[in-house]
Amino acid sequence: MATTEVTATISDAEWRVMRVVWTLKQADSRTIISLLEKQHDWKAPTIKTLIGRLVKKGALGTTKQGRQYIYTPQINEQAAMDAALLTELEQMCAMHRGTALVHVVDQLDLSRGDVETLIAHLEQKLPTAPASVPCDCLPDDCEGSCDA
Amino acid sequence: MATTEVTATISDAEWRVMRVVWTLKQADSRTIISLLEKQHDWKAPTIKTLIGRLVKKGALGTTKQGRQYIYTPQINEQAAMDAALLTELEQMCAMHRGTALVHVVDQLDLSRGDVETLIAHLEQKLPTAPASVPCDCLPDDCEGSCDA
DNA sequence: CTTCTTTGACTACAAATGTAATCATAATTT
DNA sequence: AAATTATGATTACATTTGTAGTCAAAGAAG
Repeated sequence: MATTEVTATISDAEWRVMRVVWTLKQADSRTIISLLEKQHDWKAPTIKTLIGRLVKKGALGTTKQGRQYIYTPQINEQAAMDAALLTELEQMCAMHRGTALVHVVDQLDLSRGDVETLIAHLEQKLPTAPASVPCDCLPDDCEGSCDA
Repeated sequence: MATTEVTATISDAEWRVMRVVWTLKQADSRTIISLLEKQHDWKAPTIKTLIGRLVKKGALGTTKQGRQYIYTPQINEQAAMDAALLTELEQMCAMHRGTALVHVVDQLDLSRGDVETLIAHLEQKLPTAPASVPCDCLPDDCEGSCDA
């Protein structure tokens, strides 16, 4: 078994919950609820529901401490992010992914270190990068493909 | 009014439909259905439903041609991709977005041109890139933040 | 003209999701 | 001990999504 099974499907709202638990490393419901009530217009029961679903999905683990639970992430944040992003991109036309990345890189705040790492990785890819990546939106090669 | 309103929320299954219409520029239901039946285990009625939902959402436009419809994309593919990707990333911890992009860049097939463009844009960002991007998972500055 | 087929319209239905109320029990406070 | 509060468990409910069946009208085929 991998230590970090990134199998669970985490919805948008659930993702908000995971973010605070990931950041805190572990937390009881009181903490999670009070933090999230500040960020959203969510009622406590809503957050409880989300926590419950995450536990059922295996994204959060519980340790009973007296009458309460301490929740801990069962999946790695970075791994979950990587997987979600890759899944999202793979669902889009391969031919346009590069441009999408360019737009995203333009709009996001990235640290100097991240920018440098990205450049390094890209430069390493350059030599073997194909001249073009074809559209993969149609079955096999149904003549028609995305325009260039 | 912007020509390309990327407001509609397109689900995963619907995205598959959009991809073929985007690629073909326009298509009648027969064409869409036969192409998608090859790529998925979808029955014709399923695809009809998806097309109908996309029309209702405003993602596809219709032109009546005799008894049939010709469907055309009402939103731009690249713009939709950019927006979806940005939305996905913005829902994640700002501190880890850079790393996620690195992983994605490593795993994706990118054309030489895309790689070059990415490098160019990144190099342009380098001078003004901040030393670090802080975690934004907790309200304001609730002392705790993601580890470095 | 009658029958088969194509195509769009309408209906169906379970699972996931967003959002929350209620309830019971354990803990705290008076 | 009684009243209050906190916490997890259970239930609720509309919407979205995935997946598909049914039906009627319009054409095509015989």
